[in-house]
Amino acid sequence: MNARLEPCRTETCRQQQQRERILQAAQQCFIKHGFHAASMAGIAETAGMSAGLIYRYFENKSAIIQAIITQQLDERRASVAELASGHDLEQRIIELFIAWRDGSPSVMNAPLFLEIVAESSRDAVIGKAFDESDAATRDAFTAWLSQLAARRQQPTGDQALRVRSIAIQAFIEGLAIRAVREPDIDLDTVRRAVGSVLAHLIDAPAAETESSSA
Amino acid sequence: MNARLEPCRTETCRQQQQRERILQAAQQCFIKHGFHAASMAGIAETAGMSAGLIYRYFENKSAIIQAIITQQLDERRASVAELASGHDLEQRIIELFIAWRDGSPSVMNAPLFLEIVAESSRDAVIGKAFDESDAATRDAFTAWLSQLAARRQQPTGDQALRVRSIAIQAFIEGLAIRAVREPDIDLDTVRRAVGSVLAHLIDAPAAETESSSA
Amino acid sequence: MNARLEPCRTETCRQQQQRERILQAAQQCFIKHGFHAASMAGIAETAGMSAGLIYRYFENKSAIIQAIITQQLDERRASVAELASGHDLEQRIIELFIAWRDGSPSVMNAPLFLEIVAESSRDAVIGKAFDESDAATRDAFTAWLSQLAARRQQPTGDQALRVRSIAIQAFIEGLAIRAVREPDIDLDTVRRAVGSVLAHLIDAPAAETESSSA
Amino acid sequence: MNARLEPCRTETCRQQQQRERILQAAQQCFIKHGFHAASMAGIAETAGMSAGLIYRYFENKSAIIQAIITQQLDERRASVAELASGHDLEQRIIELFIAWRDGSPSVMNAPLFLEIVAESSRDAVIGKAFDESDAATRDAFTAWLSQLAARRQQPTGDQALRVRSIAIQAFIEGLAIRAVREPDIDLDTVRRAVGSVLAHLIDAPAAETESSSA
DNA sequence: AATGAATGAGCCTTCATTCAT
DNA sequence: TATGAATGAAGGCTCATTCAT
Repeated sequence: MNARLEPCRTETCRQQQQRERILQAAQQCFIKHGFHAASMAGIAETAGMSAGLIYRYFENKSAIIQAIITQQLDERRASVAELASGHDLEQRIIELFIAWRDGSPSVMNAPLFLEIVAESSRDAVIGKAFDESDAATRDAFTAWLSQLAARRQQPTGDQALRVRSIAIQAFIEGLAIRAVREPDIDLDTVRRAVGSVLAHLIDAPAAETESSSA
Repeated sequence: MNARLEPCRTETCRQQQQRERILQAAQQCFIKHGFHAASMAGIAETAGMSAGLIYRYFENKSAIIQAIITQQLDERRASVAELASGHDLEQRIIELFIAWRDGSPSVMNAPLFLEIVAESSRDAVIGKAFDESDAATRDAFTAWLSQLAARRQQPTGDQALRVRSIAIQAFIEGLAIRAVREPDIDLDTVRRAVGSVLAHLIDAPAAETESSSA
Repeated sequence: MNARLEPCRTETCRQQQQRERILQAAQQCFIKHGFHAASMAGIAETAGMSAGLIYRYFENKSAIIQAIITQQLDERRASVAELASGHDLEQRIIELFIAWRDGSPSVMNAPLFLEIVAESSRDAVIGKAFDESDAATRDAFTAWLSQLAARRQQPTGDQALRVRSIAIQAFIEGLAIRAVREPDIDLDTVRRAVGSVLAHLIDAPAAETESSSA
Repeated sequence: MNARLEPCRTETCRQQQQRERILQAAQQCFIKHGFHAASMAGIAETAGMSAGLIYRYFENKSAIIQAIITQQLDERRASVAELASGHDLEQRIIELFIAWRDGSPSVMNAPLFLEIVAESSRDAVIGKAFDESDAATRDAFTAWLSQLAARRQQPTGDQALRVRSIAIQAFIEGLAIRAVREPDIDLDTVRRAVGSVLAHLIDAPAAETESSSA
């Protein structure tokens, strides 16, 4: 209808905007009450529309939950990609911690993430989606560690890379829990904790993690 | 309450037994369906009693949830105490990972724990209980690290202990997430990941974690 | 309304065309789902127009139902008129049975008819419309029977004609039910059933039906 | 609990009583509004209980509809069995007509029956149940006609019996429609109509219906 | 004339909770 | 103490209807 590129008025775009609006409201509600406790009425009110209208854009409450989960997992992937994109991993992790602590939008939300993990052990569909996301996340980690090792001329075996990936991933995900639980912690403490863990995992020669230390 | 080994017949004791029975059933249901999705009817059936009877022992579904959360947090405290009780932390962490992966009873349940963390960011009462549990858990960690440092004659400052506690706690909690997400991972990989993280955190001289590594 | 064959372009005519289009779609939907289960959205889609537009031509879903009912009753009247128009009633009844069985359009639809009868016992307006249609139908039957009797020089009293009309009508309407219930019945069986009933009702002298046979 | 045979207090019995109460209310509502238009709230109110309680006894609204349909079809079968049980078929049909006209309970309800027929052409489950009921009904008719013919020493072929069964069934079902449509008709007229149809179908020698009358 | 986005009432259903027994 | 029948308050969802465009 409107060929100019300024305000988006296409049919498709309108649909997208509404979906976005609903998803934002839903995310807010899910964060506030959890997936099950959040009500469609609440989501509708938050989105500033009637409950019935939501069903023009989503088949189900379940479909909304799925969309939010997909979104969250995608954001996690993006975060990891960004983590691994440059130097100063430590600083980036701190920023992630702050985002989790403050509940920044556009970053995977920590309580929501934890609920998704819990739900993934119950719902097969969520479990599958999470499996794929986990695989992609793992790959991003290992690829980055591999590049890093290459740059430092410390050739590292696949197994060692995998071990380090898991270690880093577990630690970072643990930080998500801490961000929820200790929003008032001073950042310098966190920074040193991150540093102390990364120091060994990244700087150490491959040999150290190659053999079991048991 | 009743230290004698004879069959307990006191009123109070009977109450306790019934409460226990309900709580066990509730935990089962909560693990299976989550706090909100689990129904009182389901809990009653699992406990082998009528739905109405539960209300003689608990005021609310909410009260049951609170009790379960308290229980879980206590078990976490116990786990940490046990972790820190002896040598070979690595082996104990592996055992914890296995327990989480297999959903062993009598150990803090991983999905439930994650849901509790999420819920703690919504419900003030749960948040407070969790705060106290976190403090106790932290103290247990630092006390143990302190003893360890003393034994190794590596006197370590309070701040450094705190930093290490947080690092270890985050890593271990992150492993709870991984246990849920990757139940099929081979344990040797986990063992090496644990080893690689602990190596630096425990063996390193205090100095390294005393100053920010940024 | 417009007897000329040129394309009709009057406002009124356009209205009529749209109404017709809607009614056809509605009838399709009503046959498929029943009056209450059919949705305005479905009717709109079937008619190839938007849901809102329907309300320019019909005040209500109820109004559409009324219109369809009127149409169906008119078609019934037409069918009866045709039945009674010539010789070989038996053959015409068979054709009606086939039309019902196959759900031919342009003939009163059997399941719809049954639903209308049921509805006529609930809705006063429908009841009234049906009463009038019944009266007209009855008149058509009696008129035809009267002619037939006259042609055969078997003068018959009004009461006897009424009795025969009812008998025939009941039998034919019962065949509508059978057409719905036994679409796979072989037509020869039906033909003989029709024949056996008509034989006595039409060929018999008036006397036999004049007095109660109890 | 109560061994005496007087008031029924068995668990099973209580359940049965409640189911009965619900079914009666449901039937009332279905007759009044039709299957789809009747609401669970209305049924509950009619039954004098809360809506939620109904779900202790029926899984679904659909299950209630199924139960009512089964009941109706069973009652139809019973009616046919009774019709064919003795002499004076005419009188029995009149009584059936009266029952339909007056909506007597404990007899297949006419409008409901018509709606069931209509629905049987849409819902596969209902269709199947109806098929079986139709088969049984047909058998009852033919068996009875066969006995009748034997008693009168008018040996009749299977085909002829089948033809007469269909004819009678169609006529009687048509009377159900007439009972709904013409509740004020005088019974003598109906009696004579019934007589005129039965006269030929029952009294006539087999030969007449054996060959097609076309 | 035509669209389809939007509403809101109402439906079916579930479930925590109560209470008579 | 124990039951489970019963309630009532939501909750998710549908759909006839309206209205801005």
